[in-house]
Parts: sequence; structure tokens; C-alpha cells
Amino acid sequence: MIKFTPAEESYLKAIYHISDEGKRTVSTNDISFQMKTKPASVSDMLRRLGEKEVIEYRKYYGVNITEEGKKLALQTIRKHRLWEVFLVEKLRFSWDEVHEVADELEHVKSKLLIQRLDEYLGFPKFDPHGDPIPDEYGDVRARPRLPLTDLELHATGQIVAVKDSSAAFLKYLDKVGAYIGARIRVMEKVEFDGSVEISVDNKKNIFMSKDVAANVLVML
Amino acid sequence: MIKFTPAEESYLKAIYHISDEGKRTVSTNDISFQMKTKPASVSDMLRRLGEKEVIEYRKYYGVNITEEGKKLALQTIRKHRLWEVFLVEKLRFSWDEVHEVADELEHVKSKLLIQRLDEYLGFPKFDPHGDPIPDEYGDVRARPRLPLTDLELHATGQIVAVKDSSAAFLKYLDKVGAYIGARIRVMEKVEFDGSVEISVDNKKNIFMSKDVAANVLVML
DNA sequence: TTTATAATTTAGATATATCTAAATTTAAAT
DNA sequence: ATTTAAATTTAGATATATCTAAATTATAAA
Ligand SMILES: [Mn+2]
Ligand SMILES: [Mn+2]
Ligand SMILES: [Mn+2]
Ligand SMILES: [Mn+2]
Repeated sequence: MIKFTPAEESYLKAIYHISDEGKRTVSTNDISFQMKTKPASVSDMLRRLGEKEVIEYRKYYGVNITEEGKKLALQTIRKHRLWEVFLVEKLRFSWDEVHEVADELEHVKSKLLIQRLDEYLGFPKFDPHGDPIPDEYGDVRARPRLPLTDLELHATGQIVAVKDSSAAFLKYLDKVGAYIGARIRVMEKVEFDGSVEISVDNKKNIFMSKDVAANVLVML
Repeated sequence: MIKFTPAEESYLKAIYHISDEGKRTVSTNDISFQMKTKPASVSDMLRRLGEKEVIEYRKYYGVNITEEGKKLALQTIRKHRLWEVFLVEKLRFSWDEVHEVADELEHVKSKLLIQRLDEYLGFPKFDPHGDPIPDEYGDVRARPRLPLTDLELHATGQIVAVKDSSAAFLKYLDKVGAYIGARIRVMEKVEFDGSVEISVDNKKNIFMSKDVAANVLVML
């Protein structure tokens, strides 16, 4: 069994996430941006991850994650999301406080720990941001979801996830009263700036700029 | 605020534990043994910890932990023991499975996490091995405890902790039916080899070699 | 097709954390 | 008071993970 350092796991996770956003090949700069490290540091890491065969690395042409790499990344993502559920469900963290802590907890090495945590949490399928939790084999069943901006006028749906998980964005959603699970209806669409007005749980109405709405993911 | 790496925290914890066993001054070799690293590595770390003023380091003469260092060590010990309680109480780990995992979890940096964990666990005062959990200011109220070997014939008491926390020893105690909280009475003391026979909860009798009994700590 | 720009890699530096082997110091024995 | 042995430190090496500055490569523009 090859061993991976926390840094290697984090880079691999980043590469997986970027791949998952549609890009087949991931560039050094993409990773550099995501990881907040310099491109030079990324190049060095890519060489090492390539040697460990979790990515295919062609100098100057970017990387593709291998099947082996995907599995590993999904294990780390699984741990990250389970810990996020734990922090919110058991330790009363708010959804904007969990990410940094989960980024540390995800590297703790113990298979038993994660099995038991999963069981203790009741085998949750989604994390506090609505993202699916891979099973122990790395299988993820993503539910179909689309940005709120794609909904037609008068369409109804349910908020199921957020695209941006930054504390700032999440706190803003809290403030206006948007949350995962909320039943919504598009009350108005402003052509001019793409902003929308939605009703939440048939109770209150919320105005959202296009930027905000684009980061709110819904299910019909 | 000076920052400390996981390795620095671990060394400091080791130095604290060795100091706590009576030694005022801790030697390089003592630390090397405890940390399972070479004396050369220890010397290097001591230089760094000395610069950060958590220990007083006089070359060739060993180290003394400072007040600042003691505080820091106790914070790490607090985290370690709270996580051990979590693993046993919530995740059904056995007491011989928790130490290595807690050794990783103790380095996760989040004040809120530990506050909430403490609260979630109901502010436990002792870990699964009977060791006291320092409060958030580093105060420990150690209960008086003595090795089972010190008990007189026919004396009664209660098992409150173990001195050796190795998996092998803990599993052995499980096997013979000794546990923290057990009410015991010394039924026989063998002069020849120092072994003892004790009754547990007035139900069953256990034979213990001197070596085992010396690592079982009791309260009268 | 040449040239310029942007992306990327390499080289060399710093910091942490470990090791082995050699040098040094302290403490014990003669 | 020497000598020796044990403990400790230093020197030099390796591995990880980062950086800045310089060199290289690929791609877009002219
Ligand atoms: Mn997250
Ligand atoms: Mn999440
Ligand atoms: Mn422990
Ligand atoms: Mn313990």
C-alpha cells in the first residue's frame, strides 16, 4: 500500500473537483488557484503524484486523474463530508464554520473511525451544503440539480445544494432565509439584471441577485 | 501568537508526561525513548522548543518545561483525552483502540471544536483509561491513586486508572475482567512473587502477577 | 512564419522533521 | 587525576512542502 501525505491528498482532491466541473484536463494554474499555492509548487507536486500513478502528468499539458486517483480523492471527500455532517448535526456548528475544520479532520488515518462515524451519523447521503457523500467504495449518486437562474418564471423546486461554499456566501443565505431543503417558487425574473424573486416555503419572499441565484442549486 | 507544529506539540506532551512522573529534569534519551525517535532528532527539536521558550534547555543537562510549556502540553492532553472519550462513548471504540487515533485528532486546530466536543460529551472529568481531563485553563484535579500492589491484604478499593495504556495490557485486563470503576478487595497476597488475588464486584476472583498489579491504579 | 505573451517548469533557497555517523561533553571508574 | 563509557550534540544526508527568480515551452498574435 502506497502512503499519501495530507498535502498529496489535498492536491488530489482539488484535481478531482476541478475535473468534476467538466474539464477533462486540469492545468497547473487551475490547481494553483484552488490550492492557493504557487504554480512552481504545483509542478513539483504533480511530478510526485504522477510517480505514484494517481494522475497522468504530461509536462506543460496538464493532468488527468486516474481511476486509482479518483478512488483516493473520493475517500478523502467522503471523510471531509462526513466530518462536516458531524460538526453540524452533533456539535451545533453552522454550515459556514465547518469547512476549515473538516479540511484538517479529513486527513486522520483510520478506517474504523470513518466506518463508525458514518454509522453514528446514520449513514447520511448528503453533507450540510447538499453535496453527496461517496460510499466506502467511492460510489456517489449525485442527484440532478441546476442553478436557480435556470428555473422558469412560476416554476417550483427545492433548494438542494450550494455551488459556492464560502462562509461569506453561506452567511448571506442564512441572513435572507435560504436553506437546504427549502421549497421555493420563482415569483419574478428580472430580465435586465438576471435577478430573481422567490418565495420560500410559501411564507416569505426573497430577492436574489443573478450572482447569488447562480450559486443556489435546486431540484424540480 | 506563536504557532506550534504537530511534532512540536507531541514532543512537548512527552516532556510534560516524563516531568509528571517525578523527574524535574528530562533527558534527551528519555524523550528519545518515549517518542521513538533518535537522540539526534531530539536534540534538534529541543533547540527549537527552547527558542520558543516552552522549555528551558541547557545543552547536555536536559530540559525543564516552563509554565508556558506546561499550559500548552495540557491543552494537547485535554484534546487527546476528550477525543478518547468521544471514540469510546460515541463511536463504540474499545479502550485499547483509541490511543493512536487520538494522537492524530489531538492536533486539529480549532478552539470551537474542543469546546463543543467537551460540551457534547457532558464535560467528562476522566478519559477511558481513568486519566483526568484538564479544563480549558489547563487545571487538572488528579484524584489520589496508588498501584494495586500497595494495597494491604483484605483492603478494598476501586480501580480508577491504568498506568500502562498499551493495547496489549488493556486487552489483557478485558480478558480477565478488570475495568475502570470495578470494586475490588485483596483476597490474597503472595509474598514469594508479589502476585495478588482480588475479587471484582464481590462476584469473581482474579489472579494478577506483580507486573500487572503494579499497572492497575486504585482508590481506597 | 516569426514573435510576443502566457503558462509552466526548473533551479536554488528556506523550513520542518527525520536519520546515521562522527565529534564532543559529562559522569563514572580506576 | 586520568581514563573510559555513556549521553548528547553536531555534521551531513534525505524527504516533504513551500517560495522567488530564471529558464523553457506552448500558444496566440502579428
Ligand atoms: Mn467543505
Ligand atoms: Mn461541504
Ligand atoms: Mn492516549
Ligand atoms: Mn488515555
